[in-house]
Amino acid sequence: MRKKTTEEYIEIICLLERREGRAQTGRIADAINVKPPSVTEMLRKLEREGLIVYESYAGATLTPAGEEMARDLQRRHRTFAELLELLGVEGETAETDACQFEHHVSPETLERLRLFLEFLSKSPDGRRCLAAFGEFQKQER
Amino acid sequence: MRKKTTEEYIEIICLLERREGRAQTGRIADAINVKPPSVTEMLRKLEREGLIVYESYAGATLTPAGEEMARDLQRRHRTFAELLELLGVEGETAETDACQFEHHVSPETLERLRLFLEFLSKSPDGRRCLAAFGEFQKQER
DNA sequence: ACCCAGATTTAGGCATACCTAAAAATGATC
DNA sequence: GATCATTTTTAGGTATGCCTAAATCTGGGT
Repeated sequence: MRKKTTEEYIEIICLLERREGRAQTGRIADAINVKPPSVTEMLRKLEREGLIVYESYAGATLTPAGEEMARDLQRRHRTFAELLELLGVEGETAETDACQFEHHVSPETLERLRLFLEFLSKSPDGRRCLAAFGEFQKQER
Repeated sequence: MRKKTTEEYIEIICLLERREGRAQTGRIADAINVKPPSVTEMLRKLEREGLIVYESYAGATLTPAGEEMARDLQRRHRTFAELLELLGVEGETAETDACQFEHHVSPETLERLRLFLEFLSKSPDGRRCLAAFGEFQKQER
């Protein structure tokens, strides 16, 4: 299995904190498909980096820096997920691809994509464009 | 520095083979910003995987499987690069982001993006759409 | 044919993120 | 408050991809 990045851990911790009040080792392990000892190790690392507070046997809590990172990740994730959905990528696939892209996008590209999304969904021209793309796809089939 | 993937090595080897007739250890090392011994090691791995033929002291040559992978990567790269350029992402950034995305895109999303690109650049509706997006951006500024 | 500069490989290490098995802590139940 | 099932951590190991320093190969110039 692939190596997990700091960002993936931060995302899961954020999710668990919201859903369950706290982020326990075992729950994190299940979520990212890794064994608990690996999580313990990573949590220490994340704490050294100032992204979480880690309490032995209790779990992790995001610091302000960690929350900042989590918010940023969510923004990036939503941007890609929405874009892919608009372009007709099937839900599950759009999700998993967004999960990949979110970790690799530059601020500039992100900004441009957000603008494009805004255009597509909010402006009349944009909506017309999406409709036209829908037609275009049918013809290609 | 980040770890280099099989795909990055294959891309560079392909490029060097075209540009210089062959892919030597040192040239590869320079291209991906790694020291020569690391390249030797990876070349052996790539050979075990059947992607290249590796001749000691001479360099690497793509096998048919390796060429296949290189072609596929190029297709993916071009798709993202073109899309980002169309959306107005500055050239250098579009390039480096495409370099990231190309390694993480699913076939389905790729296909959809290609279709969308085709729509944007080839159909009248698509070109109108791009023009409208251009206007939209100006207003946002 | 020999020598030498430059390129490449060998040898030996380091860091990271993962693993399993065993030990320790926790907290729910009696 | 002792017991025990569950969770977590500790201890020790593996694989990967990178590094430096030292040895080795190669090809051009004489």
